[in-house]
Amino acid sequence: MAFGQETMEQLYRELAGGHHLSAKLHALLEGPLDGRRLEEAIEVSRELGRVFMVSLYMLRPCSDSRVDEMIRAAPPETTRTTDNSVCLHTPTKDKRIRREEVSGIRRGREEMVTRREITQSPHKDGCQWRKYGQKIIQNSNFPRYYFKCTFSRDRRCAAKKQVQRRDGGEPPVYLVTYLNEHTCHLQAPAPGTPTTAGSSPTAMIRVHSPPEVLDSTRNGAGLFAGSLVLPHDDVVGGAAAKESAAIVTCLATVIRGAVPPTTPPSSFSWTPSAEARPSGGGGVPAAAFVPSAGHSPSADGSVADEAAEMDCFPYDVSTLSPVEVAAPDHHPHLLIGSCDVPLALMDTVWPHYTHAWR
DNA sequence: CGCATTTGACCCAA
DNA sequence: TTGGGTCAAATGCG
Repeated sequence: MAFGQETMEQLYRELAGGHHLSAKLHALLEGPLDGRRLEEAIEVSRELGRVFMVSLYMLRPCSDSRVDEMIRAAPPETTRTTDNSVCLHTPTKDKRIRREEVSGIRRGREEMVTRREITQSPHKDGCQWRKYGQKIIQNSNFPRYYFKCTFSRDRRCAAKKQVQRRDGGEPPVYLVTYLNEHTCHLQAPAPGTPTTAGSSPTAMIRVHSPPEVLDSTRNGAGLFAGSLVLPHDDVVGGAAAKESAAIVTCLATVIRGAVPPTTPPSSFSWTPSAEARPSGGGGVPAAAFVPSAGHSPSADGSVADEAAEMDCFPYDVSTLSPVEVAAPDHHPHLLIGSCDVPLALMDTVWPHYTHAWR
């Protein structure tokens, strides 16, 4: 798909509509959820799913240079109306490494930029990060925050993340740079490593709090406050492909509004982790899980990547309106306390089931 | 008590 | 010398 002005405008309209829907859903969820409001909320969440899917589809063929260009050129207005991100997925070398390569100097570590995003929700990436520094950057009114994967030590995960608020108006827009791939899900904790929330045998990921908790002033306190722990797949091998399929299935389910079965397949059901417990940062709420079988949403897998691998885009590519798609055999669920929540609705209805957002 | 965050100091390349 | 990135002791929190 050509990424011309027209496509950009269409993408903008989609995302602006998505932002409007998001506000509407938020308003609905703040009040008492009687039958009518619940129905309306579900309808809005369906439409939100469609917006995400369409937007991801439109971004799918972006080359690195194209997205880099978007990141450089995109005014805050481009992302002002949405919580979605402009993503860069294919690895490119960090500027510093390029410099080193040119000059023949090589430091001990290699830093690979695996992804860049412009987003209003820099914390919403499903991964667990520990802040290790912040720096005032020249020509920027805002500091840059530095994060490492929580498992960087006990699992030697090299994944890092930098969050830089872009200068501009409200709402704040952040450039998030991901360095190195996560390897924490490939390794068991080092022997003798104390078992904690951050190093339990079952790696955990978090669904983070809403953007308003992000303190964009002098420090990053609260950036990850109010996190919710979800399971991270420990299974190596075909897990990524399975995750892709699961996420695509979830999105498709949201969009179609299919009703999940009351008994989810065991491979998708998660049970509360006995090891999950509050940790120092934002605390881990009661809803912490371990997978009962080898499957979970992608920890850091890009949803756009998942979408890009879709065999079936459930919309007419010319009108971007829904088309009929065969229903999947099963639908993932989450167990939250005693609630059996269809995973398909987790992204949009999550605040209804937990207090983790507040 | 153990964790994450804060923040000044340090390292290193330009 | 400067700026970006990282370290690590101090601190705060649950």
